[in-house]
Amino acid sequence: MQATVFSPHDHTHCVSSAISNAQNLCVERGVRLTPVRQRVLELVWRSHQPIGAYELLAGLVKEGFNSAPPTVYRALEFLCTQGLLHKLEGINAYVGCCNPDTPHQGHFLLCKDCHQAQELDSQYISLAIKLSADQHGFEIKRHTIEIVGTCQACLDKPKKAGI
Amino acid sequence: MQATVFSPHDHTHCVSSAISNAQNLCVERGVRLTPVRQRVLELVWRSHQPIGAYELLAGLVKEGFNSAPPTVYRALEFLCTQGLLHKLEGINAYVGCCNPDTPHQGHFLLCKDCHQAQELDSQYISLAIKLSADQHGFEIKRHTIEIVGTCQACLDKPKKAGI
DNA sequence: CATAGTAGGTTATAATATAACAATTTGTCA
DNA sequence: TGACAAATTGTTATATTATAACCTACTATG
Repeated sequence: MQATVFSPHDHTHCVSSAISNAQNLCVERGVRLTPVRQRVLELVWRSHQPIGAYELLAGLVKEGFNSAPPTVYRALEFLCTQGLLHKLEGINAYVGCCNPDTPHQGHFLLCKDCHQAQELDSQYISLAIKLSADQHGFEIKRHTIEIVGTCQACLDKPKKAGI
Repeated sequence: MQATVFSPHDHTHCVSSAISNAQNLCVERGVRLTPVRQRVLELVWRSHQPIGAYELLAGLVKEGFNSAPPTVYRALEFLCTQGLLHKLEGINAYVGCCNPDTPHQGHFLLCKDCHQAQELDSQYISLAIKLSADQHGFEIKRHTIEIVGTCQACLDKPKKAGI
């Protein structure tokens, strides 16, 4: 079995490498990773779970940014467009993308116990979707896959009484 | 290519057969398809597109139901639980399920031009998802697949100038 | 340094969803 | 039948998520 967000790991490293990766990527692409945008990206990565817009807003304000909802939503839109984040439609929350260099659609396992999101990279899923769409003469623009359930780590945990 | 919601069809028939199917199903299961619930189901089916909660609410009120948001959300929850409707998370809207007898997850093609939703029934997609989850030792509870793009019919339409 | 384009600030409000409790209806069984 | 429990709906209020519209400030470039 492969390593996942569900297993223990040094998350500080995840954050800093995601940020420096994003910085390089934005320079390459000639787009601006402004302070607000970078801060939002950091807050998303720093969170151990998918995080919502208003929680991000609270984080910005706490750090002295003079922000309101549009600020956050604009930053999120930029970051999603650049492929640095994915939005989880089912829960209105955002997660960092593990591989923003290659534009792709997000496929996620969402654990309903620990609330972590594991991004998948499955050729089979993409292929199966492509085949189904082709059968209907349908031209795909983008797609969303969100799989809710229980991760290995939470399955292994002994159940607590009364929960 | 198979027949789809994207092709012309007698939608009145879809509605009435969906309702009578739902009635039978609820009797079999010993649950109550109350007037509000049936009306919501009809309104969803009657719509040629996925339809949102507040639009349904307007429909109910227009027909003399003395309803507020909770009424609609409760009816929608019941209908989704019974597998009579699917919710499209990406657009906060609901569509009738074509095959409520067999409980299953919704897989959809969503046309961004005509806004119609075609439910898919692909073994390959389900299998690919199952495989990916197994690789991570993940136990699936439910999943959402929403494929946005352009349907055959809209691809065939001549493009209008200025649009 | 003028200026066009981009990003962010600000205020207001739209759109989506739920909490909490009361009233009513339905099913059940003594 | 009538009384009670359970399920459903009504009602009011409010929480949560998202965007419109307009203004200000910054940035890059000639």
